[in-house]
Amino acid sequence: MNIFNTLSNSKKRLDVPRVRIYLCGVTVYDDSHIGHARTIIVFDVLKRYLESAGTSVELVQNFTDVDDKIIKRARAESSSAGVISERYITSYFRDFDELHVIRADSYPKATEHIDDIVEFIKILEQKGAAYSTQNGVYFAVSSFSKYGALSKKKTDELQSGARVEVDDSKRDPLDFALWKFSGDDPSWESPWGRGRPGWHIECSAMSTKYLGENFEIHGGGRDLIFPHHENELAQTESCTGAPFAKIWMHVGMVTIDGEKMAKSTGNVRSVRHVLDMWGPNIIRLFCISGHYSKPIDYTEDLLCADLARWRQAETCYFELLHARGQKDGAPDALGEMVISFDNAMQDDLNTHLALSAFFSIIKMTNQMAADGTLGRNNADAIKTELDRMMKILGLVIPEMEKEEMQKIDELIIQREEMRKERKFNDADRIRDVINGMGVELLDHDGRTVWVKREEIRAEN
RNA sequence: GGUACGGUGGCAGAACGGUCAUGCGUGGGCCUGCAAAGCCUAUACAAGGGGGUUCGACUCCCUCUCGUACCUCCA
Repeated sequence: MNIFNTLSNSKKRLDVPRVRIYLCGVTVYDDSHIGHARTIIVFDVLKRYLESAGTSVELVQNFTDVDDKIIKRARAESSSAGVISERYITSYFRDFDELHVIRADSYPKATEHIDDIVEFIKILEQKGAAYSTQNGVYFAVSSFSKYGALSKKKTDELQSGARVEVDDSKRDPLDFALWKFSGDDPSWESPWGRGRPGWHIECSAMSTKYLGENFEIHGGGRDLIFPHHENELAQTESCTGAPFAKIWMHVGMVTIDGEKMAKSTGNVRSVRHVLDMWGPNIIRLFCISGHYSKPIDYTEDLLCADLARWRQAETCYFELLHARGQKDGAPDALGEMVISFDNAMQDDLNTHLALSAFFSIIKMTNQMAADGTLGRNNADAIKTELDRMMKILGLVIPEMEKEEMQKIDELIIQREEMRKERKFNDADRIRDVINGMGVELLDHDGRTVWVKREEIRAEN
């Protein structure tokens, strides 16, 4: 498949049997929000798609568990950094398991790789790319000629635009910390003095440790391009002397009602909140409804549109389960739609177009169900394809208990008898009971199909 | 100020040098005992402004303009 590479500013072909991906995960100092969810869901879909196409994928996603914000929070709560990060790692997994995100192959933490980080800095020092001051150890940006290639920035412009107070002890304002001296919790001994790692170094040390020097995809949110990924790229290539990731893949930002998510203004939607409101399927649909590289706006209207589409998918799924039509033979159009789904995914993970194909299959199916041409063979052929797509997209129709399904079938038979006897009040009462179970009845010509509706709180 | 990305119908959002997807919404209809769901059908002056290239541009080029993001907190 092709994936857009931020570094080369062009799509790059990715045709290898094994794809190694390093995804910059979250800093665990607070609950995850919808922006994190989008990035992680996009990579989850990428992984699922590659694997469905027979590619083996190794996904490594870090937790940043040493950071000023964690320390600040720990102080505010008279707690420790370890307690804070453990708490939010736990809530991360709770949130993202519920979002149907398949677990990565490993989730390395900065605090568990201090030795690797120290080794990494040692090499940089030996190569003359790092130096110490009274505050810490710094990477010398001037030692890396390609600095700025990823973010398309020129070093002289960066300096003039710097908006942070300059640390005079650094040789160059652009230089960034590899190791910060500090005796506070958390801190570790190092050849240069007690302290903790800088932000970028953990990803360099851990990605190369787990995936090698030159792995296929390095990803994260667009906001990480500068400085995080630029700095990672500089220090890693300086250390290894080899090219770093082959493709840099960046996911666009999520805005809320047209504005940047900012904790300071309370303009944030946590994963917990959106899951409670909309459930996993609609959130996933929302996250992949536009192209991953572009920004997407979280608004109630858009989520409602995704809800409407999800309802159609549910209807289709149960129509397929109950298919009894007379005519049969797999519809020709199905093959074309499957091809356009795969073509869309192949072309830079164009989930928007892939969803178009997915929903055109659903529309076609509901059409056949409506005019009675959805036979068993048709249904099976369609269901096979739809199941495959849903698996790739991570959409899941909730499972039902056998007893519940039997109960529904019994009630429908009872209702049918009442209807035949034209006892509509009784029939409607049974329908109310069924509705109360979260099940909707679709009365077709002479037969009734039922649909289990996922309960969506936002709908009420 | 610099850099990047973008401005397509009421909203969202693709592709493409010539026929302007698709979804949501809205109007009408079908089905139904009623409803729901679903289907059918209609709807939309659609391309920020101005130049240019071309037989022909939403699609390529230039320019202006507006928006968003980033410029060491950030997914």
